[in-house]
Amino acid sequence: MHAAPASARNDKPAVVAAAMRVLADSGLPGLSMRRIADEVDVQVSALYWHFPNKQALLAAVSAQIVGSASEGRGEDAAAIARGLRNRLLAHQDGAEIVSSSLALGLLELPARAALVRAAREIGLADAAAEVAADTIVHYVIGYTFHEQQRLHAAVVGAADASADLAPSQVDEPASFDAGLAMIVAGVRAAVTLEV
Amino acid sequence: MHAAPASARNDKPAVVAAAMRVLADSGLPGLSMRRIADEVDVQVSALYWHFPNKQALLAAVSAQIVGSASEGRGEDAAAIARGLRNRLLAHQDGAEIVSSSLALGLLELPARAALVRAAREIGLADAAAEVAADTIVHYVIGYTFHEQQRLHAAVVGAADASADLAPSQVDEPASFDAGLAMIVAGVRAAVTLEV
DNA sequence: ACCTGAACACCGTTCAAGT
DNA sequence: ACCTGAACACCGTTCAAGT
Repeated sequence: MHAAPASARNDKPAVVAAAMRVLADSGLPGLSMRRIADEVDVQVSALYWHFPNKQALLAAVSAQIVGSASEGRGEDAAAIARGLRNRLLAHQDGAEIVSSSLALGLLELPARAALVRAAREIGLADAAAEVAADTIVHYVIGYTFHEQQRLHAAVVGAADASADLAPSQVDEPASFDAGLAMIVAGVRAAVTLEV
Repeated sequence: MHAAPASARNDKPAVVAAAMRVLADSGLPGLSMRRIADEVDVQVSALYWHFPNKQALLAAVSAQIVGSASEGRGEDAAAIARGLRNRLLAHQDGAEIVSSSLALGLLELPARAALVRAAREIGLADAAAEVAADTIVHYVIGYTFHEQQRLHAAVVGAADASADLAPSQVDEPASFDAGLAMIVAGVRAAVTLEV
């Protein structure tokens, strides 16, 4: 009801947007309160008017990364898992940031709710559907976290050896899908055992 | 061949042991180079004679946490997974420390090799056995990481609400085993598909 | 071979005070 | 409602120098 005075300079979304920009070109190690404050053109202490602490700010960044729900009506579990993975991969250190916000209970994952629905549609009972969703979420985040940290290590290590960063690795997306397929097969097996 | 002079005061194992002690009573947030140096009764800079940087020291701590191989001959995948989980749970923030060392390629996981062997014994081909092992490892570490960070958050949050930290949660070990069972079922399904 | 002392370039958070 | 300025109590890492 109160009109915002013109003197109001920034709000939470503006701070989060600045944080996203810092993340994009410096990654999580560069995502300090001081760098974010610089990006907003404000003193560090001003950030604490908008957020109680850094973890709360990171939770808002995480929410931006994982996006809102409502997309992909009626997708199957594998498609939902790949969607989550792609969102995490779209941001530097995305898996690590989301993992920490999630563990601290500061973030709700739309993909988890979608996975629970998908598992129920396949025929799992409520409790089993939640276990299935959590299992898949842990796999996706764990796998992508690992992958992104290795990417980061490769960038750092690139200064050392002048070569050796060639595509000699086992191809990532293929083994992600293979592991995911195993879990999904296990989830389907849980249906037959239950019914 | 050279006898060590009596003036040698500390070696790598002594530093790692000190780090384990700091970890035990302060957790990962308290595990700073200065705290470790204090525990060894040495200046911080002395640690850099033994280890090139903090991550290398943490990798040595990780190796201690996950232990050496040779235990559990002929265990099945689920038993190996539970063994890894128990080792991680035995140390504060064990999953996070190990996860990071692993992702940086600074740690070899005996449990992974054991899982590969177990998967091959069940009848999986080499490539599939490695995918199965990685999938299980990601699940165990992701699940335990999440669980341990929630434990930590509960301790911190205990100062806020005077109650509410009661055993009202869904029981952890049961849902860990349930998720693990789903993955193992999926691994077994991969055998039938392959053969 | 192992360590000291001192510095460099950072951190997150708090708090009185301003507008 | 939103921000400044200054401080507090920390970080990891480097490096010349000692024994």
